Amino acid sequence: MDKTDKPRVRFAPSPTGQLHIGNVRTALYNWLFARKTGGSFVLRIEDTDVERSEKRFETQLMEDMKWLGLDWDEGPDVGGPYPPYRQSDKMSVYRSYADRLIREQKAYYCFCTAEQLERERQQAMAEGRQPIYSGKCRELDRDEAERRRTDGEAAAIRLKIPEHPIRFHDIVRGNVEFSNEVVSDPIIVRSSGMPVYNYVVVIDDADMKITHVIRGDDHISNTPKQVALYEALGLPVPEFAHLSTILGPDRERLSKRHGATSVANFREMGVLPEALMNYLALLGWAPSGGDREIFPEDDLIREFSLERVTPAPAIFDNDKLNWLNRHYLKQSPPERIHSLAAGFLQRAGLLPETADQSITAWANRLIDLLAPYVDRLEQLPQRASIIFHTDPQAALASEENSQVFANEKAIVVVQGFGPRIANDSPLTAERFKAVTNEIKAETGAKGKDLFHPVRIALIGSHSGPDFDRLIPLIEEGSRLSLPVHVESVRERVQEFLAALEQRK
RNA sequence: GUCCCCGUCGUCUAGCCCGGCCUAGGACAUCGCCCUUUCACGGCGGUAACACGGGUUCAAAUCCCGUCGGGGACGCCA
Repeated sequence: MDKTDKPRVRFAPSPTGQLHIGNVRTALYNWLFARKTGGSFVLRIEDTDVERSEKRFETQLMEDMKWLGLDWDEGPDVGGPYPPYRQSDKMSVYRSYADRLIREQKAYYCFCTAEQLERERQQAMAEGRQPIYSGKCRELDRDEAERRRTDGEAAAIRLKIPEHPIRFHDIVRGNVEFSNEVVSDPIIVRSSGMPVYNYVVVIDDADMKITHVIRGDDHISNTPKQVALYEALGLPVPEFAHLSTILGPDRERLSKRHGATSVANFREMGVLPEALMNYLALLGWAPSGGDREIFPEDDLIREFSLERVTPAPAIFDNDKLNWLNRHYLKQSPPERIHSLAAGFLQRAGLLPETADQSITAWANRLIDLLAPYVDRLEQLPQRASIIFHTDPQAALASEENSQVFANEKAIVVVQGFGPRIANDSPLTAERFKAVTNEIKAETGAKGKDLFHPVRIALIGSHSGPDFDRLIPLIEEGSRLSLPVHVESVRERVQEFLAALEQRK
């Protein structure tokens, strides 16, 4: 098959803000479809909204997509056979198509003012009628319209919607039909001369030979207008696939008040791109059989099909994303996690900006120890507080911990450490274990009764990583010069005993 | 309000198009047990759904109609 026969899809965001997770899924499905079919994935920047579009958002957007691994075959930066890939560079094209539609009487000038239209709309709604444009200017005599325009009266251009129902095919939803009674003659060019989204999107998709329009279902009721435009222009109508909306837990459209919604948010939280992609792929699509969850990129490309996209809206589930992220965190090569995680610890002020080899080696062991405990890398500094921060008072203040020390034996256990480790320098994991066993024999405490008090004394919590790895890490950390001093085991025990004393 | 879309465990979903294999499968979450001289990880197991009402049929999650519920669109925004 020739390349020109292959599907061509596009992702067409407007650079008016951060890349939203819903748009990312749209981009992903487009990309998967293109990669699966050997087609082309086009990136087009929709910046006809001059007021809100900003260059920095465009730059960010492309960076976000690269981070996610969504590469495009054609776009404003790499070019392609159907330039330009930025709408603001294309105004004259839109203008000439509009002129042609006027000439062929498929579109007409509309002199109605915004206020007038708003009034009509309100009235229609109040009367329970379909709030569509009355078509008043449609019947205007051409010569008269021309005269009024030359007299300087502002006029928008409207497309004539045909007098029959408009049908189109949607891969996700099947055949969709709209009665022409419910669709207004859409404005395609504003009275300012600036073309409107619903119009340029069709021109662009047609110009770029887009074969499959895959987008959010908020566009579904725009589609009849666009189909009418394709037909007026005599251009082939593409296939559509409208993806359902992503909702928040309250079943409302996912938005900022639900928390993280942009790619940047997730990256900053320490979510891996492959976890995000895997999760989003599963949100609205499932493989046949539906019993597989882990999908590396290649498998996703192999298995993906638009026919299997579900039409129902989906609620974004952070727990499942976390689960996938934990999975990929564990799967990643340690070096990758080390460097990513180090960034989070640096920003939290726990590691120096530039670390020598001994610090880096230590930090890597710290990360290895703690990473299995987190959903997202951003939780690492918090987790690391067991190493960097000691606060015996606070530890004893907690309900759970004070219960442990309500038992006199718990106090005796910790006291047992004082003299035994006083001269040990450095304290090894082996020595620590030996001491613990001595205390076990002496006090008769074992299991939780033995380990809970010791843990609380050392890290402020009765649960945490294995002592065999924890002790050496604390001891070595205490001898490194770090932005935040790591207290040695001895210091911890002493301070804790002091706090216990004080409590009495 | 009108139009459009959607409706299987709490959540994502498989099954639906082509009725019987569905005693409705998987995953996340949750609960329990095991592992662990703590916890987490891991392993094993449990709870949990065809929105409702009518049809059609020997047989309906699957087909038809209605109701209810949710979302979206109705713009000289994208």
